[in-house]
Amino acid sequence: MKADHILQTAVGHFAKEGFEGASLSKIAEEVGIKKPSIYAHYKGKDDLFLSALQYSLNTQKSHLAAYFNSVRDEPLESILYGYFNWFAKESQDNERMNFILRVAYFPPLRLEKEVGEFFNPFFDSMHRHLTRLLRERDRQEKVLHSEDFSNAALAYLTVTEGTMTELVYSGMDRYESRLQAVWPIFWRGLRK
Amino acid sequence: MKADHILQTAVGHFAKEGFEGASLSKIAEEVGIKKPSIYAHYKGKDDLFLSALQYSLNTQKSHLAAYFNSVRDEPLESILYGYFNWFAKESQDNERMNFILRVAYFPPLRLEKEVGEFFNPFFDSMHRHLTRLLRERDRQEKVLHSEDFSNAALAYLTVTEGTMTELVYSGMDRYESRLQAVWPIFWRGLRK
DNA sequence: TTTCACCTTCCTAACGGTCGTTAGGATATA
DNA sequence: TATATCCTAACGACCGTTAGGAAGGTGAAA
Repeated sequence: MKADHILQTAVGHFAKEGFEGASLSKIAEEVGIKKPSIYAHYKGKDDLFLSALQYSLNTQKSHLAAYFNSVRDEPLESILYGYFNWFAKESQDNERMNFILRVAYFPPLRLEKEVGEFFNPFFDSMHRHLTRLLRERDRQEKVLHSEDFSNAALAYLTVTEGTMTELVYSGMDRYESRLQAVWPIFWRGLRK
Repeated sequence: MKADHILQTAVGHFAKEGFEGASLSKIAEEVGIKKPSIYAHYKGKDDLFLSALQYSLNTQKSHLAAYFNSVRDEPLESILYGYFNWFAKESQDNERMNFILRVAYFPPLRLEKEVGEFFNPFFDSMHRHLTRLLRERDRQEKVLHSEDFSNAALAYLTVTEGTMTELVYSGMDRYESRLQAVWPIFWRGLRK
């Protein structure tokens, strides 16, 4: 489908150049069509952008669910630590993660409200999911220091986002060394 | 000085709209001059942007030094935790921090090299400074669990950047709750 | 003290270029 | 026949930038 091809290409351009920096001409050129042809599939730049965002968040959501499902029998530490490697690999494969992070932190001002309405449920469900995971796993493993699972989940999310942004900013090497630095300390603070 | 007024205004615009999104017309309008008058003070948009970045990093550097100097007799935990509150207040006062973070993570592609040459020394000196602080303070307090001060500093930087980006993205309220969640865990992992 | 050249700062006007978007028509598909 | 997809052409708006000149201040020469 051509509409999908346009959308995939747009994700890459929005990720690298931002909303204002990305241009419909260049997106069309990479797809192999002319600029006005985009309007046969999307109402305009805003529509393309929000479609790309919705698609990216949905894809991310289902990939996330698949990851957590695939490791559900492993020990809690493996699950939490493995997640870092998982999204490092994910963000190498394509630019969806990069796009999501950029839009999350620096949305186009005009679309701030719409963007927030996509993101807040996403983060909230992430937070809820993690809280439940910690609670259920701790019932079996009795490995966590505190029973405030909600705050532990929030702290974990903060650390993942800190390292994720590092990955986006300065690449895999510095990301790896940050992860090696932060994980032992953080896990030591988390466990019994 | 008018050049300074232009620069200060530009920092705010670049922070909110990004490099591509910011427009010289609007900057000039807010300053109270016409667009071409900017060219009496700066060679062009690139020059204004890089000047704003250099100014912001220098200011940030000296504010940072002043903070760490003002708390140098407090216990290590106060210094480290107090830093979170310090930069929260700093970023409320003006948009310099916001501008710095945005440029760090998503520089204009064309100026990526120049931007990196400003940032890498900044982060490296931050890392060195923190490593030394941890080592010297631990010699007195014997409070840290590990003697790998360099990695501890890197981990601390990761956590601060994670919460900082949260501050930029979703404001003071969510920042506070993230900080309350992450600090006890992180400090527990760091101390003896 | 006056004059004159120079420099800075700001202006209006306009440049070429790119932007997102629309109109209208060709072609193929159903 | 109707609909979807692509095209060329062109729209108005805004972009960063430059040309050229007015106003004002500075400082040296007459």
